[in-house]
Amino acid sequence: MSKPCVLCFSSQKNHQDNPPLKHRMGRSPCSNNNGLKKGPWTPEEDHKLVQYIQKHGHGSWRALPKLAGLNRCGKSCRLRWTNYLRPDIKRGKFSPEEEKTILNLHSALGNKWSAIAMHLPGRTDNEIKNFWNTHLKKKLIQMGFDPMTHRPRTDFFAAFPQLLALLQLRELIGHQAEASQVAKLQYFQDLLHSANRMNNGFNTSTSIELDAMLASPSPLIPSLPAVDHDMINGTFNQIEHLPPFFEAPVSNEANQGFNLINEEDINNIPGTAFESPHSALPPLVDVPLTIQEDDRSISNCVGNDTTSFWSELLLDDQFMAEFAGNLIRFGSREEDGMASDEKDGQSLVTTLGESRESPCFSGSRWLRKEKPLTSMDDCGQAPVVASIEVSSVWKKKVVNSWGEDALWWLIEKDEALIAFHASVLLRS
DNA sequence: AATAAGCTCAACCGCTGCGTT
DNA sequence: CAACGCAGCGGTTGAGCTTAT
Repeated sequence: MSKPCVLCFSSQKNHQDNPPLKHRMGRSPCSNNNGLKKGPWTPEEDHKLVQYIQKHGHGSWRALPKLAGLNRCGKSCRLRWTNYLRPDIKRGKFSPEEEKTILNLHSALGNKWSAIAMHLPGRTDNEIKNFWNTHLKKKLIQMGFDPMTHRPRTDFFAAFPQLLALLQLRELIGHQAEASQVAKLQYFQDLLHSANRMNNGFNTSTSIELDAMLASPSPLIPSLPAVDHDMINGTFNQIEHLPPFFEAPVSNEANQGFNLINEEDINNIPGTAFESPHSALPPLVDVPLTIQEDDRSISNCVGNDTTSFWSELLLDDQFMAEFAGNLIRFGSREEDGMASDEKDGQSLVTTLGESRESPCFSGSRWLRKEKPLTSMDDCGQAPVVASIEVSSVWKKKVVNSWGEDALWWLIEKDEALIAFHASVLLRS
């Protein structure tokens, strides 16, 4: 599909034979060549090109075809030489190291294929671009990452098909419960994001899409709990009265719009059994539920140290380590009640390797660390206490849908870690 | 064995930037 | 300063190959 011309806004394909006058300035494209050969190169043509360049160098690409006795345009010759015939080109599959390098460079440079190619001796920009488009991009999408930003995808409507695919994949290989939980949790969390976007002035198409989707629940996920349409609509109607979800820390004043839920409310909501995905995922923090009496819902999250598990996974994988390092920059941490923004840039690797803190802090915009306990747990590790603030509407919604454990798991893990879990599942 | 669907990658395309006239 | 010429870049295409049905 050709893009519209930026100069005259008509189809560029229409210009190829008879371009408008203003398009003839500046250069004479070889697409206008008369009688010059196009398409795949023959061995004879390759031989002529190689022979000529080895003898004379390429010099002016425009002049080369004539001098080399080729019925091609200079551009075609240059492309054939740089992408295929150059003697220093490395052939064959990309190594895992090359793959990591591409991922790292792409996260920093974007689609600057030639710049990326400079760091991969023997690989051409074209080859790297193809490899990205056919392999790496898909891989990232499957893992729940946005291939452009290299961050966990927060766009529900974009990420949901991948989660469904993940769910189906895992069902096929016998881990239905884990995949279901990951999909459900991402499903719910992205509902929150969608709602939050609407709250922040996004257009209403998201709402329309959501309505359409809720009206026809996917047959692919029969275990997904039915969503109460009335409740959702009612919830969305209330959203404008709620503060933004993901701003941390949130002051008491900012929370005045919350309708809060107490322990009784939670206990009275009939929840479905929630199987925590312990078998393949990092151990969940055991979260006893206690409700404060003030106007917020604050609960303690006492976590065991999961350093060993996470470091094994993260430290051995440069890409995941970098990804995790970025997590921390999402939010600020608080140490002994004092904001500590200067720690935001600290990598998760360092945090996990050198401290005894639970990673349940990590960059979470949901979770605020209140203060560390001074006593050690049975393993001699200092647990972490965190305060959590969420609206009662969402609490009710998630508890009603998937049970109380789901709420805590959700709050604890945050979107990025859920995406990470998805990648762990895919790797296992 | 035949066909369809999916994938790969060489080659093409238009555009941009930069040096020259 | 504008017009021109060229090399290089990133996006896209489609022929050929592979895999699934």
